[in-house]
Amino acid sequence: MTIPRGDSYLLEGIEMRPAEIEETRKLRIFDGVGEKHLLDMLRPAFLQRFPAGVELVREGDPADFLHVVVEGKVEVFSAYRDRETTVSVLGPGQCFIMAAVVLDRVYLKSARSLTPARILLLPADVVRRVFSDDAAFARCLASDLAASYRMLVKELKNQKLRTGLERLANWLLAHREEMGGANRFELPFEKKVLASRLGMAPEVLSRTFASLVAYKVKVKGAVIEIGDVPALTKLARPTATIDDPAT
Amino acid sequence: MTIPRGDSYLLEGIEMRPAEIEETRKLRIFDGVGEKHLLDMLRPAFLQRFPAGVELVREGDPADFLHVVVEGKVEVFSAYRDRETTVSVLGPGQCFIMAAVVLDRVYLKSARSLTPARILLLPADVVRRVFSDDAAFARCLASDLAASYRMLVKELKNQKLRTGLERLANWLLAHREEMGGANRFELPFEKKVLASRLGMAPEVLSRTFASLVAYKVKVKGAVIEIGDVPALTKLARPTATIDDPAT
DNA sequence: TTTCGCCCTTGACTATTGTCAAGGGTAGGA
DNA sequence: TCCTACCCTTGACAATAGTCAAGGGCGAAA
Repeated sequence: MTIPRGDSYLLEGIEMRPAEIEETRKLRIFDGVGEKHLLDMLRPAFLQRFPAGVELVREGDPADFLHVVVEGKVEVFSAYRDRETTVSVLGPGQCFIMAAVVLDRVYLKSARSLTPARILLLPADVVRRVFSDDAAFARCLASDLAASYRMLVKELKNQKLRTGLERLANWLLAHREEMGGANRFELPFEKKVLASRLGMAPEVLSRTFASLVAYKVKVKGAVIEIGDVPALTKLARPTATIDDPAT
Repeated sequence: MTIPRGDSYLLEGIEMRPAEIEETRKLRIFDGVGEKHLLDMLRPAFLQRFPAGVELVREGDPADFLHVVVEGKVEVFSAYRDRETTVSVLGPGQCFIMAAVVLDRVYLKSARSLTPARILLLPADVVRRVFSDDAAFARCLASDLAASYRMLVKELKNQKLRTGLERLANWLLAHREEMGGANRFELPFEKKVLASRLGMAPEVLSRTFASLVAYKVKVKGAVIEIGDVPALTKLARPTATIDDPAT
């Protein structure tokens, strides 16, 4: 299967219908933004559908659009030499490449749809204009950027201070929490992607999972069962300033 | 020598004199901020001197002050278990823990003075108030946060996509550029700190430097001489989306 | 239903990085 | 001036992570 570039889809993009505008206006980043400015941004926006596996954004390209995931999953990644690493996996309500849009710079990361997805595309120049004109929006962006910054600091610490085993153990605990505390859950994406997110080769992830059986972690396909949370926690040693999303 | 906590110095802090206010008002983060609001922030601020080796901020503490380095060098670092890693080393004009101040959260990183230093301390509540009241300041913070975010993305990519040798080679080239392109320069801080910044043990840095003699990099104490820039560049393979500070 | 491709796993090996220990050099304090 | 800490280096070894190759299994498409 050939992977189509996002561009071809963009060209077919259509403007949003009133119902769609209603649906998207309550996204977190628009909190407190004036009616007029909100419409200024949404009117020229596209709500675009993409199949799975499409490259939405390419590292090094100028930032044309602020992207907001409305539906589906998006992998944000970066390549260097023959290597590639995934920086994050985003779901509905999350937006990406805000920093590049605000500063009118080039994208630092690429993005592809992991599943069929609906993405809201806000033209960058309009976003920047509203950023200049609407103080509430500027504050929204600042808060959002601050939160993203903190997430990234945590991720950097996760990478520099932990081994692969520790990263996996902590990821499992964090994801369990996200899933409402169930001790049995399905992986939200392929193991290959998880490996890249955790900063290891897929083969290494396999082996690391294997070494977690000693801590009663069972893996059957995409289904994980955590048999002994205290034991896994003792291994993982989660810490608020890395693992607590609320901190 | 006993390392004093920052707090004891804070208590001795004095308010700024008019001349000092003049000196600090032209810092980048205050660009375009209204006269009144600027004074609102500077009046209750402290311009504080610290000796080398003082812990200025401790990871996990609530964010009391926005810190701006006026003079000296500050190491921003984080600890986990018995490990420690330095996230960045800041110089005059740079400020730290902005995100924590804006969001009224806990510090994610610690900071210590690497040299005797003068730090401008802006009470967090005042900063947040001006952030709410002054649109220009909000935009300044947003831009600054966006720039910091992008730096951090680059750093994460640097860590996840490169080996220690590549990180050192690229760091040397970047620092050479920063020094105006001289092929002979002094390290701006101890090798121990550089190792931690690059994400490796000090012993490993020593060995990595040793393996760079093959590329005509000579090390004598803190003095580095890069004998063959093209050769080192070929090894390092710098890329705009990781290494170019302007990108 | 069958086929094909890709994901995942495992073995064997290599490369990279960290740890422990020892010793030389150097700067600041007594 | 000497002494003492600490930084840096090096050797030897251990742990961690990546690569290459092979094969099983599962799911999407014909």
